[in-house]
Amino acid sequence: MRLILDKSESCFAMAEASAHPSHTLQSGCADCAIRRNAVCAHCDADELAQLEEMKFYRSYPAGQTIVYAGDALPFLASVVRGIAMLSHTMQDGRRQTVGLLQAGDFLGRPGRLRARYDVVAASDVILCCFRRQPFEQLIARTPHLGARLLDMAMDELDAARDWMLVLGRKTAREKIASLLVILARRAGTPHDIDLVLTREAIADHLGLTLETVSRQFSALRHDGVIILHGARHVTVPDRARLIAESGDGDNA
Amino acid sequence: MRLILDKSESCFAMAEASAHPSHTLQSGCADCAIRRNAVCAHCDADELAQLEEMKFYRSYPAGQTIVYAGDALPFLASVVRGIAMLSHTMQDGRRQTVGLLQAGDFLGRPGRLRARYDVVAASDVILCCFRRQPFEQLIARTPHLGARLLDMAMDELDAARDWMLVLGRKTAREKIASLLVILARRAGTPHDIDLVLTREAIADHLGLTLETVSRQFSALRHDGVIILHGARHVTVPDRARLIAESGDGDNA
DNA sequence: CGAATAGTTGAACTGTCTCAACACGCGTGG
DNA sequence: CCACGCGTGTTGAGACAGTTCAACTATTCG
Repeated sequence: MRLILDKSESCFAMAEASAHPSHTLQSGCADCAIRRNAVCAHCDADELAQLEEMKFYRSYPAGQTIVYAGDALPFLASVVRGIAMLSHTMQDGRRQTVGLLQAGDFLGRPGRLRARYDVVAASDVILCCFRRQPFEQLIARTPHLGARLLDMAMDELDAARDWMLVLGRKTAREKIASLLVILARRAGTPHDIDLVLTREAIADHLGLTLETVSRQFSALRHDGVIILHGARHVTVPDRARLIAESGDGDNA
Repeated sequence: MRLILDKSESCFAMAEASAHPSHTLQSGCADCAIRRNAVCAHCDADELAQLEEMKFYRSYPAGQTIVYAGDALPFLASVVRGIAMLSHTMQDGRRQTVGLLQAGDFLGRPGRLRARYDVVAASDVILCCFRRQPFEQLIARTPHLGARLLDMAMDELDAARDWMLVLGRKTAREKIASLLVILARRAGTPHDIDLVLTREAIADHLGLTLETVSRQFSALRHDGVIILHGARHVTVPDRARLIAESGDGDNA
C-alpha cells in the first residue's frame, strides 16, 4: 500500500489538516461562491447566521487523505474548492473511486459518525465544515434543509447509478470519453478541461489500470478527439464527437 | 431487442398492469408486512390513514416492464413483494442493471415525473402505489417522512457505491459470490438463496455475459462453495467461505 | 543538476467475450 | 402420450480487450 505524502507547505499530520481558514474565504456565507450548489442554497439570512456559528474551514493539500474508511469524521462539510475522491480499498490493494466531490458537494452523512469510504484530496481542497451536533439539530428543526439534502442525495444516487453503466458496460475508450464529458459539464467549460486527477486516480475511478488510461488518452489524441497540453489539460475541438465516443448518443 | 412476454394469467398490456389489489393485501397499512422497511415505517395512525386514502396496489407478472426510461411514472411506490430491476440500456443494446428493488424499497423520485431507468419486474411484483400529488404534499407537511426518505436514499447511495467496487474491480467469480452474499443477507436466509433472477438478469447486474455467469456458477459448484438445485436455487454450506470468495474479508 | 513522481509505450499474457452447439424443462397441440 | 417449439441454461473453442511487467521519457522540485 502506497504511502501518501504531503507535497505542499506546512502541515503533514495525517488526518488533521491545517485549520486556518483560507484567506479569501473569510467573508461569510452571504457572498459565498458555492452557495447556490451547496446544502445551504435555500437558507435565509437567519439560518445562514446559525450556520456561521457552527462552521469552520479546513484545507488539505493534494494527495492527503482527509479521513480513512472506518475512522471518525467529526464534521459534515461542503466542498468549497478542489476535488475530493471517495474510494473503496480492498485488502489486496485494489481500489475503486466511488464518488468525486466537487465545489458545492456534501461530505458525510448525518447520523453516521464514521466514514464509510476513504476520502482523499485529489487536488488542494478546502472544506466548509459544520460541527455535527448543531448541524444535525438545525436539520431537525429546518425542514427545507432536510429537503435540500434529500434532493442532493438523490442527485448523487442518480450519478452513482449512471456511473454503474460506465463501469459495467463501457469499453476503456468510452470510459475515458464519459469522464471527460462529465468533467466538462461540471466545470462549465465545454471545450477546456482541467483534469486535476492523475492517471492513477482516473484509473481508479474508471475501473482500469493507469497504463490503459494512458494508452486511451493517446489513442483519443491520435484520432483527433482531444488535444493534450501536458498530461492534465485537455481541449475538446468537437464536443458532439466526444459524446459520441462516450457511447451515449444523447447526453446533453 | 427481445420481446418481453407475459407468462402468467390475465393481463398483458405493456405498462399498465392489472389494477386489482392482491387478495391477501386488502387488510390495510396497520398490519402490512413490509412496513418496518418501507417509507411509512415511522408513520403514526393518522398518517397511515392519509396514506390509505392515496394508495392503490398494482401487480406485474415476471418479465413485464413496469415503466420505460423517459416515460411518465404516474405514482411513487413501495415494493410489497417480488424484485424489480432498475436498468440502463444503451442504443446498441448493452444493458446494466443499476438497482434491485426488494420488499420495502421505494420506487420513484418525488418531484420527478419521468422514470430515469427502465423498471422491470424480475419476478411477479406487487407495488403499493401512492398518487404523486397527495403523497408529495404529505411529505411537505410531514418532516419525519422526508427524513425517512433521506435515510432510505442514503442507504441506496451506499449500496450503489458498494456495487461500484463490484463492477469496477472484482473478478467474475467474486462478482457472483458478492451477489449471493447480498441476496442471502436481504432474504434473511444465510444458507438458502432463491435466486429469482435469470442468468441474463444476473449478467446485466454484474456487468458480465450470461455465459460467464453460468460458467462461474459451475465453477463455484465444482469447488464446493455452493450447491445448486436447479438453476435458481442455491445452498451455501459455508457462509464464511462464500464471503471470502466475494473478495471482502469482513462483510458481516 | 539529481532524485522523485508522473506519464508513455512495448510485448506477452490472461480473463472475459463471442460464436456456436447442445441439454433441459415446460406448455401446446397433434 | 409424444413431438415439437421455445425459453433457459450449460459447455467448448477461438478471439480480443485490457492487464501485467518492464523499460523508458517528461516534469517537477529541492
